Amino acid sequence: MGRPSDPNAKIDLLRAAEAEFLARGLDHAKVEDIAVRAGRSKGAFYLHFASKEDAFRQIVESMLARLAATLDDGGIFDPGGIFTREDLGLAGGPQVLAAWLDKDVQIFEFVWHNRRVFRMLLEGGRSATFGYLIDEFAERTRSNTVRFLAWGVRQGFFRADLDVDLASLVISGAYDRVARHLVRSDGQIDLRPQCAKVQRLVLGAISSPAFAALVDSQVRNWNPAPLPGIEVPGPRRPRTAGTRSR
Amino acid sequence: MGRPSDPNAKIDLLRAAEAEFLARGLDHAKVEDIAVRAGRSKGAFYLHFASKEDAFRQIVESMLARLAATLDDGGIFDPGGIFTREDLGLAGGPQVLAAWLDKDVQIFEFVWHNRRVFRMLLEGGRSATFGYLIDEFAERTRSNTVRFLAWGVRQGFFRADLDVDLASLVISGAYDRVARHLVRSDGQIDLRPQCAKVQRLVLGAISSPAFAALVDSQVRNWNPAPLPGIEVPGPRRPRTAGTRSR
DNA sequence: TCCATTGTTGACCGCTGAGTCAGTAATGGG
DNA sequence: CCCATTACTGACTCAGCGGTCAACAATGGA
Repeated sequence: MGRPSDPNAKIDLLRAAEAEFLARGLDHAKVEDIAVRAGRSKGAFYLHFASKEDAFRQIVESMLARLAATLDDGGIFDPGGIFTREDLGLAGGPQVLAAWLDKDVQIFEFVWHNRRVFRMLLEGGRSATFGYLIDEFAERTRSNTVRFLAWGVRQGFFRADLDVDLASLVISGAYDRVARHLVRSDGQIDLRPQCAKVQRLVLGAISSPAFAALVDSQVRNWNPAPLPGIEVPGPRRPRTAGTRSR
Repeated sequence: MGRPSDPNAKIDLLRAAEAEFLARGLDHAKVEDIAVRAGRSKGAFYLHFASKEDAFRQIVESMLARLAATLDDGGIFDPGGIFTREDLGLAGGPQVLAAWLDKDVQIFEFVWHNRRVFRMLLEGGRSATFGYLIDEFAERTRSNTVRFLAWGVRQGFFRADLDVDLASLVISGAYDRVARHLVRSDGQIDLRPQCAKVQRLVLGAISSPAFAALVDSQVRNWNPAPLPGIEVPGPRRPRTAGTRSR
């Protein structure tokens, strides 16, 4: 059978490549350095990857595949999911908010677990060759937001005079920045309360007066078991140690 | 006196460099190509710039210098400016909103006029060497937002329970994304109504109930000469052709 | 017109680093 | 133990490109 290959070789090389890409950027990272960091030789690198760019692509694509799997799991955006139903009255709001919050938490948890790759992509992947990946992802997020907002306006959840295009920029930009911050933070963060706060900010920006009143009254009536997804404002509740800069 | 230098040489080279950096990115742009595009020789390039990176730095720094001048002009953030006064009651709100909107319009107009350089920086400057410039600018914007939010909370304009750190991420991220979109759009846009819409979204997210009520009543009372900075909602007003994707 | 001075050119140099490949090491089967 | 087979090594090649400089061009003053 011949000499068996070291089963760790490729993993070691991928890890090392990730670290070098993060530190130097795709263009300035040297294959030699990646190999040394992985404790292998340059030749070993080329046994597993056709080129430096190929290694980068493999890292990012495997992460994106897992992200897609995470997003499809649950499938609330799918036909039959809650965000495609057109028959919800305002009363359906609480369920919508809960589903929205769950999805946010799910995505941010994924981002947190893959923060090394995300940082590499965002900071080390500043290459003209692959920068389009980030833009493409941003654009996809935004078009999802457009769909969601238009749907929410039809349902009466959001202001009828909402400029959906502009609001989608504002909201997706907001989430984007929060995610970028999350990716850089080190300590463990309780994501759900943070997501709920973001949701509350966004809701304040876009919700229709009727929906805002409903949410407000529901929160008050349902104490002390508040509707999931709506944080109870008030000084008694201890502030969660949030995502703070430095 | 000897041969006089071509006065257009440096400008031509800067323009060409800008275009090449945008098209290929700093790392992949070739000095040769820049020179050819400018109708000059490679040697001429090195008469004006110490290196490729030096040219990039000169383009960005001259733009940043003009931006700083624009921001300082007016100086509402300076001591004595409206955003440093601690004695404004809620009644001072309209002035604050007007000043805020003016500043936004001013900045977005600058971004629009310098959109070529901004695009170059955002899209072509994806280099590990200069990427920090973007992050630094984002961080500065955010810390300004933190100061502004904390001040507004003290003044009673914004919700007392606002998580200033998180909200600053959300808001600066929102503005960032709007600016990035603006930079890519081609046609002329009437910036003030767009800025007013963004302001209204942000206000909805963060303003205190008392302030929101005040703003709302003022808008209603002051018709048909609305308070600058507050757009009158209503179906009669024609929708401005917004910033639309593709 | 001639020359000193300064501007401009582009062939050339040298370095860096991606990618190769002849040689060596490790393994399992016979 | 030997050999076929596959894994792995790292010195080497070489293309590409940043940066240089000897030669040449343009100009104004004497």
